[in-house]
Amino acid sequence: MVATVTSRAMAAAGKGQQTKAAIVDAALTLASQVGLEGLSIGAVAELMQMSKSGVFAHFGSREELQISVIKEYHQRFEQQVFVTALQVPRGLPRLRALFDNWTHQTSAEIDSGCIYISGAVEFDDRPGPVRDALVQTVNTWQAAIHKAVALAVRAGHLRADTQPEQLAFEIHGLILALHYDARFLRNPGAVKRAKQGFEHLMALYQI
Amino acid sequence: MVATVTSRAMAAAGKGQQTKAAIVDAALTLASQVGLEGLSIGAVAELMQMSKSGVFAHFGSREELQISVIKEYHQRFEQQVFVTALQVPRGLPRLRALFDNWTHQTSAEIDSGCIYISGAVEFDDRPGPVRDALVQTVNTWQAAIHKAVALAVRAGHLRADTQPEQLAFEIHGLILALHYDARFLRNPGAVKRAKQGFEHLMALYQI
DNA sequence: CCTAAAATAGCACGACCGTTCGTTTTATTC
DNA sequence: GAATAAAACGAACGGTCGTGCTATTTTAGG
Repeated sequence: MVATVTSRAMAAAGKGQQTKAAIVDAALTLASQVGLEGLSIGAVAELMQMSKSGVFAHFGSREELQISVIKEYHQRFEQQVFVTALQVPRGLPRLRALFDNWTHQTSAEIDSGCIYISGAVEFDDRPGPVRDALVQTVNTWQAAIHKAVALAVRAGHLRADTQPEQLAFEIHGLILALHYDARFLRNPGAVKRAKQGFEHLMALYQI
Repeated sequence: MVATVTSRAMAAAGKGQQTKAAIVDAALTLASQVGLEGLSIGAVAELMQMSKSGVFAHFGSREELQISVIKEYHQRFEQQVFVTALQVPRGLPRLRALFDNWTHQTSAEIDSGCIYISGAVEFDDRPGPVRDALVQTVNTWQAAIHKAVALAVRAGHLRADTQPEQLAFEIHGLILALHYDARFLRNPGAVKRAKQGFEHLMALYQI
């Protein structure tokens, strides 16, 4: 049984679009474990119970498959972390929800890492369309955090002289340390550390 | 066929030890750019202007080469970041020197990443001796930070209720964010962000 | 039901990988 | 300088990889 096709806009889509979506889904699962660079068409084909060339034909190149995975991850990440937080009132509550969702997303699946993090390491020195797609996606996400912080400042929930980029940097650091300790070092107390770090920041920026 | 066994194999460092050290040096340079997983014997051989098998013979396996690289990196890192800081009085001054050295080490070579960071991503899900060596090395380093923080607490430079692991976690986050922003996103302001983040932490833990 | 188009399979190529093995060169010791 | 040990080489093997090319199967529309 193949992995369930995600409910995407595939209403009038032909069978090709469906299997393509299923392939991206499988590839994302795989890339979360072995990284974008470790992603191989053969492994995806085996997981899909298809031939290598059958998988290949949908993308035309491995890079295109990698980019498709990045876009899919971006969509899911945005939905799971960002869109959900929009239901919370803007300002500090939303910023807190954002961090909670982010923490949850990072720690929930210990056996599937964050592509934004693994991809950053893999493509920090490797120019090309894959890196470009990754950078653009990350920039979009970081801009969203900046905005959320700025909203909290404007709402009077954080000190007026708060630099959004600085706080976003520090928050990002907490997430990265969480990912490092939880996924690599297998330290069970990492989530608690990240949450307490966030409280520290909030105390600092509210004085 | 002499009866008097005079195995001087382990006497003064022969030529073999020299070239082996040179190979490890080249391999470390390479691994800093393409990661431990991207490290190939062929590439090292080309850089050394040696044959693949000539390089291979010194280690017996690629994993052993990777482990040698890790140990070499550990030694240099320890020397550059840790030993240097020991000349500064213990407590807050030393902790600050530690962070400065660490920041400098992380940001100095923008075109050669930190193996502790790239290795963590590459081996978070890949069991084996290479991962073990990496984990052990990182643990050693983190223990050193804990100790430095604890010394600062005992010296009265930081709040008495400071949790060394928590502060070390937050400091580690700043370094990771610095590495991410500087090396992947190529953001020139990352160093300043990290330094300011450290000052924030110091203010927080000194109240 | 039939047919054009889309989707998938099968196969092969060239490149690179780690590793093995026998040989040759270089270094050390008597 | 000869004898011996260490070091480096070169070729080859089995493997995986991405990618083309050519059939074959499956799907969709009249």
